[in-house]
Amino acid sequence: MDPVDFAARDASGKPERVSREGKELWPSEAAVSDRVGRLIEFWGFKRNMGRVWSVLYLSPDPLSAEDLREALQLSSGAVSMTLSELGRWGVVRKVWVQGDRRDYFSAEIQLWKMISRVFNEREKAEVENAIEAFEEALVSLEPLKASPDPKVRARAELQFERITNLLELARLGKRLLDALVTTAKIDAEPLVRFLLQRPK
Amino acid sequence: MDPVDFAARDASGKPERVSREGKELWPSEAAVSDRVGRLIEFWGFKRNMGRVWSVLYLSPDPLSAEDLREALQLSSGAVSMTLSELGRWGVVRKVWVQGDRRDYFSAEIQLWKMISRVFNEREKAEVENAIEAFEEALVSLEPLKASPDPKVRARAELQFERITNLLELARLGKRLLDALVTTAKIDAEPLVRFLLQRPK
DNA sequence: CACATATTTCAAAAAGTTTTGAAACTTCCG
DNA sequence: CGGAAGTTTCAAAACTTTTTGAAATATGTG
Repeated sequence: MDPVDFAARDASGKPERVSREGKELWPSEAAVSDRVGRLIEFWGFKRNMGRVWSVLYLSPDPLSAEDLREALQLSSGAVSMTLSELGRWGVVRKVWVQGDRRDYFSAEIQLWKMISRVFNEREKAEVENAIEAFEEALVSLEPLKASPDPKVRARAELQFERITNLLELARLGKRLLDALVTTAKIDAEPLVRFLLQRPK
Repeated sequence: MDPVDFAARDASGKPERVSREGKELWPSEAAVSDRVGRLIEFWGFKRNMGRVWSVLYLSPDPLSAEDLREALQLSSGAVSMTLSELGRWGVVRKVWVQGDRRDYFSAEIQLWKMISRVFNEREKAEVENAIEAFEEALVSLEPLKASPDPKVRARAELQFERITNLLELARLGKRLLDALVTTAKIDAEPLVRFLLQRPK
């Protein structure tokens, strides 16, 4: 496989800055990171993003890229890319650890904040694009509703109506995301819980 | 107003014209089906599922597999597979057309019903798996919380707490999906609209 | 029944995505 | 400055998913 060598270098004896001592994941960590990886993959991210985040989330201390490489058996390149992607999503932060020159990483632990950020950036953009496209389609349909050909007219009218439905659905989705994000800035969980009780 | 040929947009720039009169997509159809395809792909389905569904949704009459093949420039195999997949998701139905022996297809036009069905079958399963995995991880952690080694104990406690947070989030998600599905059976749109007004 | 046409299936090809590993780069330290 | 350790980059390889096209199958009709 791959020649891993690290044993010798930790002679430094910095008292409290640790490389993890148990390099292997506990079963609970393995299970959770695997499951989060799948959930998140399903949701459109890379599995490794979920796994790396989970390991960090369950770790008491920040971890180095090397720690993660070992824990998850990834290449250094994969770790680096995954971390920087997670960083771009704002779900993992670099932590400066005194007395050690390598970078350490820790996970955002405010779950709700994290989720709302992702919704806001990723989902919202997609929904907004759709809204725009639907609006344009409606505009392009407008002249056809006055066509001399009654078949064309009928078709244009039907399409206009249906695209309008899609547009409304998309707007509803956008509002939902907006609401989520806005309220997440406060403290969403109780609120959502409250909302879910109402349906009656 | 000119019909748009999907294939013409793809790289080659060679618009291989085929279709008979009336089979081409209008620009509004092309744009909408493209956008729905992307939205849905983003959401984990195949792009063609979104495109086929959209074309059906915007068509006044049911279409045959052949019609779709032409409109979207797909192979017959692709159309067949896409349609049967859409059928399995219950978003497209076969329609019997008198005096024609080929099958015709039409799209589910109750958007909300459609969406809630998909949520129910696909998302819920995934969330439920996650809940199960988290619960199991908590159980496996239990004995470690009584470990003689204080480091192990501390670590186990931290993990226990964090996995509990994940579990609660997952349960919240599940409840949200449940609520969506339940209320969608009635008439969800107004309800959701109502819910979204509250947060203030 | 034989025919023509419609539909499904499926192995192989194409397209797309993720991971790797080695080289280039950066930073810190003596 | 020179070197050691850590990090990033990126082209190529491995892997995954999607699409194709042709053969197999099914179905209604004369």
